[in-house]
Amino acid sequence: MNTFLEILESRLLAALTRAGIEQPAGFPVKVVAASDVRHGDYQANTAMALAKRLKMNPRELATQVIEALDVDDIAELEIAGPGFINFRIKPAAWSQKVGQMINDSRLGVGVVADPQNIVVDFSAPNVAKPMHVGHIRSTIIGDSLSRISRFLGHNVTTDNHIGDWGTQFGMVIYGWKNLIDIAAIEADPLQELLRLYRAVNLLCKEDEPIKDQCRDELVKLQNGDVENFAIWEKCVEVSKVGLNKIYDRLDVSFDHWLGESFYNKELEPLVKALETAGLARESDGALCVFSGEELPPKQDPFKEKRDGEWSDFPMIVRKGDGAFNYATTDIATVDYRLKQWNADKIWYVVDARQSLHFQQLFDVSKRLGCKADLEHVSFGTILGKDGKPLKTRDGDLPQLADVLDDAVKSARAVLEEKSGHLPELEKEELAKMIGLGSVKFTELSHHRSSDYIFDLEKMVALQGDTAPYLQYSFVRVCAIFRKLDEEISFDADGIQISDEGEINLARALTQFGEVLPTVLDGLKPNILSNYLLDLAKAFHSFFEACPVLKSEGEVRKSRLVLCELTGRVLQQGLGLLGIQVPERM
RNA sequence: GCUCCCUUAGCUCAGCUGGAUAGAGCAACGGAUUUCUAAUCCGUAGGUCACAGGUUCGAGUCCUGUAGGGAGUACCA
Repeated sequence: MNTFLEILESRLLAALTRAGIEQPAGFPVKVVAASDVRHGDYQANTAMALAKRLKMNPRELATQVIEALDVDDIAELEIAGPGFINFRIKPAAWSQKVGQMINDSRLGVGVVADPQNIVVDFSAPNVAKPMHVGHIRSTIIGDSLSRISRFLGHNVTTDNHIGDWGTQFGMVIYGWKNLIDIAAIEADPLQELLRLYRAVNLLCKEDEPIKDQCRDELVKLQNGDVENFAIWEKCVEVSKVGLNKIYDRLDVSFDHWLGESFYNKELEPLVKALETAGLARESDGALCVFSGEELPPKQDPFKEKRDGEWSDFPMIVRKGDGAFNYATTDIATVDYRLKQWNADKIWYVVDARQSLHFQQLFDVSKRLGCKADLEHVSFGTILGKDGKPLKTRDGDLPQLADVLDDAVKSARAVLEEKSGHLPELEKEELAKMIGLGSVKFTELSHHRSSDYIFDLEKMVALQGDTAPYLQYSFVRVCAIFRKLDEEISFDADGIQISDEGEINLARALTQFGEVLPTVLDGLKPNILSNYLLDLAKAFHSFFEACPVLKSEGEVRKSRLVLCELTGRVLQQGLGLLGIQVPERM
């Protein structure tokens, strides 16, 4: 089933041909949703742009176009302003489209013509430390982009590239050997690991010799020391259990958990190969990759301006002490993903502060022959109420688990107030759905590249542009069908869309298939979030203005179909954001 | 110093790759419930899109500059 957008675009293209109007190569012939419904439902601005290129009068050109334009079956046409071509969809066409949609399990969303193998790298917490609130962005954005890409027909592989081999293990092992509380590690391993990490971190800041000992423990681990390796394995094991608890609550899952340690064996040969290929050479005791000298210095991630001169800014792939770092692992990881998963695209859902690292990584990978499209899906920083970034190493960040608890608790309180009569068990489930939904929706309704202030009260606010507003729309749909005492067949027969409220809702519904694919244009889930808010608003207005059960005949049936579709689109759309819908609340 | 990002209503934010009179939510004010769940709806008010130039039929959006804020800047990830 084609969207109105697709239909109108192809008709427009045909009209240009028929009218003998030549388009310059690569000239976009586009129809877009009207900026204001007063002008219609769709608009084409091509005539104005085209007139400029062809040095014609735009209104005259628009007139020629609409004379050749055949859309009589679906829309009315007008030329407005300097040369806008406006389309107003006819009621019969709305009815027909809604009828098609009710018979379409994909709700009007097409499948991409050229499915890609997409690897999504997201979440990637460090082990031996519980996730804190800062991990929320990568986890939730990455999860929803994965779900959306999959639904659109791409072949998606999700990979949790956990930090299970970093420098922090020197400290953790030192702590394990010297400060461990056996009872605590059995009772709550993750909290005890965190305590150890914090304690040692503190000691290191004050005490140089302890810092050296930590480094020694790390070197021993990396050289295969049996005792340290066993401690490491234990740490990773209990950490994964803790991480999975959070992922279960968030309904997030991964196809793979290939962390840093997975690539250990590849690093030595990789670095050798880099040297042999002439890509890496020694500098100040470290082995470094330098610029490929193919870009102007300003765009070259391996150049930096110091004292007015462009000088080298290399990527270190082996440190002076012989150890490898995350750059090395990341290069190996790209290689693995290309070879094992035949990746066409790799998306790194990682904080914007690492953009320089990714520029270098992508450049090196290209030089190593990587043809895939590598993209840093960067996002802004979560700030404290003082407007400064929440630091990741100060140990004072709210833990993610606590934030989720608070969100659920706050949803529970509102539930008690508004729906105290519901059974205990159901209220508990609802509080989870609403609380976690709120946290996710807060994240996904912001533009990902902007910073935002972490404000729990706002996050779990249950009015306005929030998850509960959307969930409540679904509840209202369900309420109607609960009261409906006869069987209804959802088919296209006799659907009539005519009232303003019905048309507004039908318009919002049919836009689902037009909007969803555009999420992947900029990898921005907030486009879907905003769409769902628009849909919910249209539904609530419809709900107030158009009685469903009290209407009769074709009107009643049409309205029931609109309600059913609203429910399905809300459930599908929210599902793609990882948010569940309740039947009552 | 250099590179990149940000600045839109009192507050929090959208703005679909250059379109028509710049939109939501919160807060404020006024209305709607014998009617399918009022966690809702309808309305009022609120703007020099940081500032100054430029590009053109047309700029919140593109280019240049200025001011303010943030991030990054070789052995952390």
